[in-house]
Amino acid sequence: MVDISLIPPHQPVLIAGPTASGKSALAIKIAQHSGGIIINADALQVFDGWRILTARPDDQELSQAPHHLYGHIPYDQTYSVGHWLRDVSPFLKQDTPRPIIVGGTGLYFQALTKGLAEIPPTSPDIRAEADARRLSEGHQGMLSELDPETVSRIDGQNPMRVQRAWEVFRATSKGLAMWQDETPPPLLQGDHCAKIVMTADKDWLNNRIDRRFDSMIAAGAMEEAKSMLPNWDPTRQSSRAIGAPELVNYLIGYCTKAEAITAAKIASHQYAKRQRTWFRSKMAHWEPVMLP
RNA sequence: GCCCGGGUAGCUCAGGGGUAGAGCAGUGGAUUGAAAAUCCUCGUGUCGGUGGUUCGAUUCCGCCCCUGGGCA
Repeated sequence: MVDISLIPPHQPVLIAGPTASGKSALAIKIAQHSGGIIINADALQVFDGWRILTARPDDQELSQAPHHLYGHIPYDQTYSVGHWLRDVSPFLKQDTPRPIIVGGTGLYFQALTKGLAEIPPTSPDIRAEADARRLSEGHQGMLSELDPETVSRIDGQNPMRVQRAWEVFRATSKGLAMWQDETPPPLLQGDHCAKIVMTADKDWLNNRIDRRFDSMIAAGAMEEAKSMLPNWDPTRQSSRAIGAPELVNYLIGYCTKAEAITAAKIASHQYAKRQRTWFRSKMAHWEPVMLP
């Protein structure tokens, strides 16, 4: 267990951890103990709507420390690591309070501490063109239109990765690999931060995930789903909140409530497993907080 | 009690005389603007029990047990 009193008060803090591991509470503890502002590093908590289901901090938690980048994006908009980096950067200036960055999105931490290629945005038109292309010739076909260096670097079996590379090439006439080679230095030097990763026993965490989902239901997650239903669009990014499609399926009669709850819990277990894999391989040198 | 189905991987089920295979769940892994996304890898289990037929039975036959339905 990390002793939070050992963390220098002016040092930026990074807290990564799987879903339901209690990282938000730790962030608040640190902020209260030695000051700082809490910044979200979670890809779904940036959206408004689905507050309960994405476990965004409630009013009581918000009152205990300053919080930023939570629910600041309308639920019908798109968002990405690039947006997030641009959103965090003002909080990392010299004269700002010490940042305490918490979240479960490994990619965000990586972009923050290792850098992210500065690729110009690809337009929605190109996305649409790529979607059509993937339908007509498949991602394997798109792969053959890319430069060899990019092809050797990406997972050719992963449609999303291939499509991303294709979109970049289409939009900039330059291969993804070249862009990556020009990646600028990171916003934050990992060496100068306190880096903490919540490391939870698998069974303990799964059990906690289950109990937390039950309490989300008790706290009104179903009502939240009902209120989102009239504007439901499964293709939106915010619609990927774990549990959202499941609860909607119940509300429109595709399954029972019990089935929806079980499916949501399983999806959370699977997500936690992916997070564990990421943290194990990319945050091996971070300070672990062993749970329970 | 009788008749007809079933009893095969954690779950749902397929198969079939030469000791078995899918989906889901689970495992391990990947991860540079969709990342709570997306993708890759991994399948030995007394094939309900017990006798028999056979060179050989999980597969055929008998009996028993469990289970779903029908008739009484």
